[in-house]
Amino acid sequence: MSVKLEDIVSLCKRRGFIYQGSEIYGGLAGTYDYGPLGNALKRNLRDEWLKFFVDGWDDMYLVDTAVLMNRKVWQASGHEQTFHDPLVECSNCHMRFRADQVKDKCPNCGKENTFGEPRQFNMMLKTNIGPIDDERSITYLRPETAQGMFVNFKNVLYSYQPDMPFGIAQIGKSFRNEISPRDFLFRTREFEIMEFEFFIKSEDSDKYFEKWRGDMQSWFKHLGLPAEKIHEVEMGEEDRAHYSKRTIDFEYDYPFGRAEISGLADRTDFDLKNHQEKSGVNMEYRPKDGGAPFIPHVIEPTWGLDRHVLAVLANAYSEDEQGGEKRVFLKLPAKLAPVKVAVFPLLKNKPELVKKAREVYEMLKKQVEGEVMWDDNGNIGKRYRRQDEIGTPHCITIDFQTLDDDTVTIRNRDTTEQTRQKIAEISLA
RNA sequence: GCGGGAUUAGUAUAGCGGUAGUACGUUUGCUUCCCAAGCAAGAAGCACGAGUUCAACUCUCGUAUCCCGCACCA
Repeated sequence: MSVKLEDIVSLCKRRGFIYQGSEIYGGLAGTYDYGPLGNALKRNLRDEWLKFFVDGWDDMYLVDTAVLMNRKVWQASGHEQTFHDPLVECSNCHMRFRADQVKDKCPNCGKENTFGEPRQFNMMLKTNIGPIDDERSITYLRPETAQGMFVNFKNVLYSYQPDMPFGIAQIGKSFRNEISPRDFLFRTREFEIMEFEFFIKSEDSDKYFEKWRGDMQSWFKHLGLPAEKIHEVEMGEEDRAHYSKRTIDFEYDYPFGRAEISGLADRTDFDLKNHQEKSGVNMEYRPKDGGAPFIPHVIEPTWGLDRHVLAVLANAYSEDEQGGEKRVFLKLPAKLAPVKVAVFPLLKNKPELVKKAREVYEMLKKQVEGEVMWDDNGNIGKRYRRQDEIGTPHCITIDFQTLDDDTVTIRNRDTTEQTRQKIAEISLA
């Protein structure tokens, strides 16, 4: 029995992971807000990604560029043009076609004169810079973070004189005016992307495409996502983005079906070449060995952060039976768990237990990297269940024996088994 | 954006043209209480806006959001 999306949505709301955006006003389609636990999970994912793909490399430069960019960026990148095609919709079969490619007869259903007025279906969220709301002030919330890295290519070259190959990495928000947001965090209008542009010589493109493809597989393994739920899909020419020569989608088996979580694209020199042409700025890389300058070729691996949150949650969601009762727990890898360990006094109305538990709690807060949670509410079983539901790997309980011999029980989330350990020697392995 | 369905407390659900129920959760208290125990007390809800009606959570229309299909996903 696989997990249902609605179970995850319900748990996320109940426990403070993720809420519908603008909820008290009836929501706003395609937006979600991360509560404290969801944000902690997301932050842990970001941190892991940075460790995995950025911090470990000498030649990877992390930037954080503006969401708002000069409109010319989107003209040069081809985004504006690709999306300014007016479309018409057949009132009979509801198929849409580019207005300049059809006449009066619908190519799908064959009916005539079923087209209404051509309409813009712009996937970019348009906005105006400055108080004057006219054509000249138009720009867009970025539909991808990549352009921020391309337009700073020269800056990074000047500042760091990097050796080829090297990468420019970024984590940030992107915006797309999706026609139909769907499937919880999967298709939203505002989302976070982790990605890097890897600059190489064009003859090395196959080599690095394969290199990052392998590392992407390792990354999913690192997160505990099962290999059998990850699928590489080679995109056909008609499915590829306008800038891509080759694209592999990494798809994940979500509760609602198989869908993209990550992608790997060979963007060639498309972007840098266009920016050189449109901006007039030289985008060439000068080899240090005196070789001929050239515009680098780009391999771009990209990861949808919110889609990772969803995949990790779906993968972690588990149910079992404890004493005849259903138990819901998140089997999150410890490195992703929002709360690393929780501390309980067995009874909250015994001051000596509470005092001792407070000491352990304070001690662990200093020792443990990540959040330590205190809970003295209700009875001990309820507290275990609460922590299970948010995926806390370990719970430590201070009982009467603790007062005698300074030992505590450490309870494992997945097995519910307990071991007794000396306070001074607590190990959360 | 199209077609269909749905929306009642934090969650899951019942219900009726005439004062809104249940379960779990939650809050407070009691309890030497290790896997959602027990007892007592409490807070909390008909998505929003119009219309019909003496009276609307209930009927009608619109809007929003979610779910399912289609399309879209550069």
